[in-house]
Amino acid sequence: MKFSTRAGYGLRAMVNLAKNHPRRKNLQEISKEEGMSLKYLEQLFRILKKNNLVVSRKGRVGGYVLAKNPKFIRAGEIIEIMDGPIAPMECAGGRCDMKCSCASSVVWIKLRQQIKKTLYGIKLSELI
Amino acid sequence: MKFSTRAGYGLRAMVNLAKNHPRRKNLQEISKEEGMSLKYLEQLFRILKKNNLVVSRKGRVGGYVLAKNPKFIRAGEIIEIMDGPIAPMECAGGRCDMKCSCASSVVWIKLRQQIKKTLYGIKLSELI
DNA sequence: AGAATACCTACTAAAATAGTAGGATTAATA
DNA sequence: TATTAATCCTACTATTTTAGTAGGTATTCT
Ligand code: FES
Ligand code: FES
Repeated sequence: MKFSTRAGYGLRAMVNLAKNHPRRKNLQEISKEEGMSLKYLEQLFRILKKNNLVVSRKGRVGGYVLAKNPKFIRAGEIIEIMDGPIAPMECAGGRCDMKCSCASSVVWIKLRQQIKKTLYGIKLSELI
Repeated sequence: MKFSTRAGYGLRAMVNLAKNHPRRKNLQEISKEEGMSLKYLEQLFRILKKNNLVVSRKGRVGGYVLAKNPKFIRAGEIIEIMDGPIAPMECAGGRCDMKCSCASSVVWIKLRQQIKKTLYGIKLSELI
């Protein structure tokens, strides 16, 4: 079981931005501070922006700011956006291909609830 | 975030065996009941056996039995064996390649604890 | 005009996953 | 002893996912 590194990078970048909130910051700085490829960061931030977690400004003094106060952003939001919906197994999503007796599906459903609870229980503001 | 189907299959197979406990059952039966490929099941059970979750008997009336009472087998055991150690991110395993400020690592560490707690909190006997 | 920034599309190399194929070994039974 | 039904073992392969690169466009400040 693993979350993608994309989720890890996304979370780190958001924490970085949160520390700077509500000032604007550009990707070169973040890239240097976090040791991540600039080009890759650009991709990640396009996703974050599309999902309204950040607001951007183009041009000479451009950069990104969090779209909301870090108090109102949950780790779970970021992670689900970067990694896709939390669903440890098909079962947990509702529809399951495997036609089984499926006593086992309760495991995945319960697990999913717990993961969501944990991840949405953490505010970005707690990570600064 | 996803667990491998291998973990799903493994869990289902173990639940199936648990229902039959403590009688022996062969893979053809399980294969038919669960709609899983026999050849694939053989592979999975080699792993389960290697990790002492099941005991086998070869030959004419061969098959598998759980190595212990379903009361003493945890969902977490099965899943970690089939899927590898639970570690949603490198951070959570202790060593992390990403050299970061790493406020974010607490997310992964907390999450890992919760997942383990949940999965080891479920006994195979509860899934029958 | 120039420079620095975000924005966009497409591609690729590497790793993980899921599963198949073919046979060897073991043990009960006829 | 021959047959048969089961576990056991090694190796391969096709597919998908992941992680990341490359090259170029659009915007805005100075
Ligand atoms: S419903 Fe998903 S394994 Fe049965
Ligand atoms: S320690 Fe893992 S991302 Fe920082």
